[in-house]
Amino acid sequence: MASEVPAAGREDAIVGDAPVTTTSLQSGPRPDGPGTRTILVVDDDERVREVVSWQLEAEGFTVGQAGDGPAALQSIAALPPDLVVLNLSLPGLGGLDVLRRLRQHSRLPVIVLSGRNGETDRIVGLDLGADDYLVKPFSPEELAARVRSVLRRYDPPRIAESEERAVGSGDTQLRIDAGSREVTVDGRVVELTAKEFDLVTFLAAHPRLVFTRAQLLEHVWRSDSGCEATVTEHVHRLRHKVEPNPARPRRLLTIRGVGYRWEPGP
Amino acid sequence: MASEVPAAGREDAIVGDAPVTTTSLQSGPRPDGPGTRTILVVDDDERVREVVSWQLEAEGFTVGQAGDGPAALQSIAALPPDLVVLNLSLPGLGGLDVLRRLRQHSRLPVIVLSGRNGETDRIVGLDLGADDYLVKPFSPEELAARVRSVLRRYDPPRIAESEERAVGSGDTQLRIDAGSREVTVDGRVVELTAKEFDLVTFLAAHPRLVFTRAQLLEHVWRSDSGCEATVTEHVHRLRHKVEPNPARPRRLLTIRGVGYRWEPGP
DNA sequence: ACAGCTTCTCAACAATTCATCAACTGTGGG
DNA sequence: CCCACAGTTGATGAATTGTTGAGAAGCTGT
Repeated sequence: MASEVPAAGREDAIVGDAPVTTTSLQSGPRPDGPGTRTILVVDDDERVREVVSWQLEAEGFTVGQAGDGPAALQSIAALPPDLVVLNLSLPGLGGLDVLRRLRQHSRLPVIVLSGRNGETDRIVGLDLGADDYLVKPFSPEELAARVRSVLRRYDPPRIAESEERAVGSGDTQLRIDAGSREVTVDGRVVELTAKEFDLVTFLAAHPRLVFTRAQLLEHVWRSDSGCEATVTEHVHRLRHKVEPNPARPRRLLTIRGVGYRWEPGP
Repeated sequence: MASEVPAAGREDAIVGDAPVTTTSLQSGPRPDGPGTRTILVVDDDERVREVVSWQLEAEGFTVGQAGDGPAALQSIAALPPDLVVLNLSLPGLGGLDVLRRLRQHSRLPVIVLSGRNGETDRIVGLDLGADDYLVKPFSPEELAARVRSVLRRYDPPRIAESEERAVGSGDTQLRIDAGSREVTVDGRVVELTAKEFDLVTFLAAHPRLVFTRAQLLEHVWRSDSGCEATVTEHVHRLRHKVEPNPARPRRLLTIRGVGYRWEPGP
């Protein structure tokens, strides 16, 4: 684990060869109204940044751009946005490093853009802790939808106005606090056992990615021997604690013939 | 962590060992207007490069050339083009290796030129992930058409102007996300069974290549015994989920007397 | 160290979904 | 017009997942 940090010092060396081709977030006092959110788009491809920014701005967001990892970190330090859209495969300081660095002292929402379709395996090993995940090529509308979704999930105001959850109608709010190892559903704390917590944490840290039972045994149980039925069974009990209707899972989905997948909230 | 990132950093090393025998993409600041796209043509035959370049330039593209694999990789690293036209049978570092190397950290669109018509079998084993595929001899116009087609598919801007998809009239956008095993048609998620997903993924990974039912049984079902009617039947149900009009397939085409072929989008 | 508790594991069974294949129908090419 | 091949449909069985319970293993507090 110690081996994850030292890259910090090398940052400048790595970056030196990359010209900063970046528009940073507008500085000065934030002129936005109370409802306006700022998004930072990090991608080395300028066209991608432009298209994405255009779409997000059209939806009323304030958008900043960064062309590489260091620029992104600097931008975030200077004026933290409400959400970051981060391409994983950046040249130089990779997107994964940026994310890891970020996660060391912040819970800033991040949506990850993955270049290759089969990149799953590389992503899996690292507990990256992204809030959502998108494979290129994607449509700007889809990204915008995800942005809205993540922000909605993260928005504290939402809790205040969610009085009418009476009938158990629709949305369920689910929060995972890794620090206190507490999981909250609809404002109520649910008691999870150690394994249950590890499982839900792992899955939620890799939203939308499908894992086989064997993979879950490997990453959550950290054992190569072990009965796959155990995974099934834990999923079962987890659903009873976390899903509004365990018979019709909305978060912890079964992918028949493959395994399970975590679906981030609406 | 040092071991996780290096893919990006090693790029130069990989490229460095190869003598540059190549006209590389023009360097310096890109002088193109916003609409201009750059294509890299990789072929060991200079005449082919010339003819293809001539045609593409006539259509308004900026074209770079590379005569072998290493040169191609270097060129791409130095100034990534918008699309690569890649001959599979390069001397030395083969085209397949180039493609594989490329795919390790990028989703750059690639059109593959295959020398022999019967090369299918060699291609099939490796999931090369090309975006389109052309058999020599081909007409330059045909290649140009394919280039335009692939770029159109990949271009995010396309989405901005496609407001009038209302009536489900013409173009259907189809996306396959291997990570979440989700297939999206026209923005709607369609539920596929495991086999259906495997089948469509395999076919789409080898655009335009015709496969017999036996080949599909071998590669998708991974069995040598098995009734070919099963393939037919799965194609049938797949069409109903994926094709706008299953009676007149636009993607999953029947090649009478042979088998099936996947046609990449318009 | 031990008792009492919780949690994990695994096997057995039930329920569901899906793949398969065969028989039939439709269609296009010669 | 005929024949071969592809499309369509439905019944059946196999495979996968959900569910439950009982025993094993691990903790905690005394």
